[in-house]
Amino acid sequence: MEKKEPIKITIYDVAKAAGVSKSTVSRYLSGRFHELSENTKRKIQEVIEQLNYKPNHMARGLKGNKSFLIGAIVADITNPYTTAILRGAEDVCKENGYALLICNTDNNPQKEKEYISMLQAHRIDGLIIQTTGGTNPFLEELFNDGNTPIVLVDRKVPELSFDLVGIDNQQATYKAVSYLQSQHYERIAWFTEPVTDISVRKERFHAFQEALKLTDVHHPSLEDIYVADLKKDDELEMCLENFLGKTQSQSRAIFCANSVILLKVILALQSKGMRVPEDVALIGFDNPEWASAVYSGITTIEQPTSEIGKSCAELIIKRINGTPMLPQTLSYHASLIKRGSTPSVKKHFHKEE
Amino acid sequence: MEKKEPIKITIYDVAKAAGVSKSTVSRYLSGRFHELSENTKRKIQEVIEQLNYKPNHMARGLKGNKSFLIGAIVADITNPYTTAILRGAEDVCKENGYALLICNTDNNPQKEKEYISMLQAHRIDGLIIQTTGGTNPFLEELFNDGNTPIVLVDRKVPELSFDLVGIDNQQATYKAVSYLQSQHYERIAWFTEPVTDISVRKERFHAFQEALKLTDVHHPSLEDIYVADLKKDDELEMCLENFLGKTQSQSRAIFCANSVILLKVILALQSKGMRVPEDVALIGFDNPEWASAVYSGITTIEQPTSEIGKSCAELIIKRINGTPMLPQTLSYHASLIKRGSTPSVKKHFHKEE
DNA sequence: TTGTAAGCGTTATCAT
DNA sequence: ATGATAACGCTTACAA
Repeated sequence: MEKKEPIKITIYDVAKAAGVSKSTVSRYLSGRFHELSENTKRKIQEVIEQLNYKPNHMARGLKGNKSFLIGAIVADITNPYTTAILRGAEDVCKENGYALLICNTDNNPQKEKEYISMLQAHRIDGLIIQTTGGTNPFLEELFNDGNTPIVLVDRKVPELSFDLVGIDNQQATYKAVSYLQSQHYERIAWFTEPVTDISVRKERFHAFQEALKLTDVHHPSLEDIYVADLKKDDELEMCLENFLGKTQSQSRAIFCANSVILLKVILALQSKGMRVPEDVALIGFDNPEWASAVYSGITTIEQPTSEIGKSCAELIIKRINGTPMLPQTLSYHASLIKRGSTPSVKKHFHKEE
Repeated sequence: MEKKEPIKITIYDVAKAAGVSKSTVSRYLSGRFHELSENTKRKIQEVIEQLNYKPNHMARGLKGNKSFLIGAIVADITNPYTTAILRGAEDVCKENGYALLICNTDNNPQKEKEYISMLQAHRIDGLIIQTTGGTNPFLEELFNDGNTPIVLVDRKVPELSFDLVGIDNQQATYKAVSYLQSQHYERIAWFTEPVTDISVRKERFHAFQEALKLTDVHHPSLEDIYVADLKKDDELEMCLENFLGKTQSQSRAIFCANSVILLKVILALQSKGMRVPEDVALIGFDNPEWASAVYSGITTIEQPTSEIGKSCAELIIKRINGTPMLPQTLSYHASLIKRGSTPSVKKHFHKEE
């Protein structure tokens, strides 16, 4: 079995068939129709159609120093929050003739670094990245030497003055805490994955503590902080036991720092036979599609994911086009979606009586 | 503000700095170390490191007729089933030096066609596609003229002899139906999105009917077929009312053809105040992460998504490398994950007494 | 072991 | 309005 050679139609073939020169065809391809006679224009059009010619992006890119490729490096392509953003970005990219190279880092800086390098080799025209925070020098180099525009999504890198698109995590966290307090929850546990260098986790964590202090500088829940590495089997369970053991059931809530840990908490609660909201209330960041289907709905903080994705792509494309703009941060407001998992404690008592 | 020109380090810069010729550097880059003296090898290595040189994939590709790009066209990047597959594929691609161009069609053949064209322009080395079934001529052309290997995921195209990776939908459907029957469900409704040309939907739908006929050629549930376009607001609700209206609650189940419609059904049931499994049992295709969190768990048919994704990438890469293989279909077996949404009807009665 | 030169498919600069 | 030609960064005969 021999390896068949692909049929390669080049601009030269088109030129030949249309009885013109490469340059003329190139003019057509670049849409400079005013430099063409109506006749040749039509002829070229026909030939392209008939030969099914597709311009070669690699050749074009080599010459013009442009790949029509935009990189998207994300932590977890499996996370619905991430895909919602990608979906928004993808739409905008497509409209503008760019294709999206999607890279999954698993929150591993090493992988992130490798991908940055790979994307550099592909000469991407721009990069959208949800960074681990552990590859700053490489991003800087890509940005400075390669002059490749970079937009950070979701996660900041304070040291770098790149564009950023995300939400106001402090505002969102405050809103949720103050809502819980208005529902009369006295103990609010903070459940998070290891904070590390990930800015979102830091911001939310910090905001949570600040929000509590606003009420009481010695708020008991300042002790109700639980960090669980979800890769380790029983860490989360231990945290849960700890919190549930030391609080009483009437006015306690668990606040999950993202939807991944939220789901794990739900599963762990179920395996313990704990009811929501009867035994413990629940609130979480992100608003996965299933949040309304579990229990009588789970109260969540919703981010405008599609808008975030679109804005990333729009920003990157503007930068690619050389639009002069100062580095900017685009911070959307998140909204609180109130559902059954966080009833008013008083009402709740009432209902049970 | 001027547009700064990127610093572009080429193979020539490396050659100059190392005091050798481009060809020598190229030899180094291609890993043909036996053609190099230890000394120049070391020197080149140093210079590359120091200049932070990254080979240009576009130039390489233009010359070698290879882009190191693999296209992935999927129906909905927002569907957890899809992302799980992509995740698997992505890993394998990365290991082999390929980057993944991800394209979302929204099940729209027009978009699919546009993406095929775009990927063609990028001269992708291979394509993984979950097709709408509405772009066959374009796929054929890509395959034949462009000699680009194509692997179909999930959805078949009977007319085309491409590789396919997916599951045995008939076997999976049979398994589920026979399980429901062993649990003594008498009426089983089939809920699906519009079937159109999408092979998976056709196969499952067909298999469902066949499975019923195996028990009784006039099985009453042959009438319990509901097709709902989820984009239209109340279609699903109507279907549900229809089915719930004409059956009694003790031994009826709803079988959802995928996880998207499954979630919609759950939400609709909740808005009607219907309990699962008390008022109606529930089973669905795919096994989204939340399936175990809703109700006392939802019985689902799980596909080995990660394996499917990996296999796609492995197949494509083998083909790219010219490994001679006949067109092949890789059919995985799906497994039934039994959960609380489909209790045995008899046991269930017992429990309620 | 290394260098020279042609060519991959485009676009852009000159001519004409 | 159109054509010839160089150049983009790399690989690969072919020479040396």
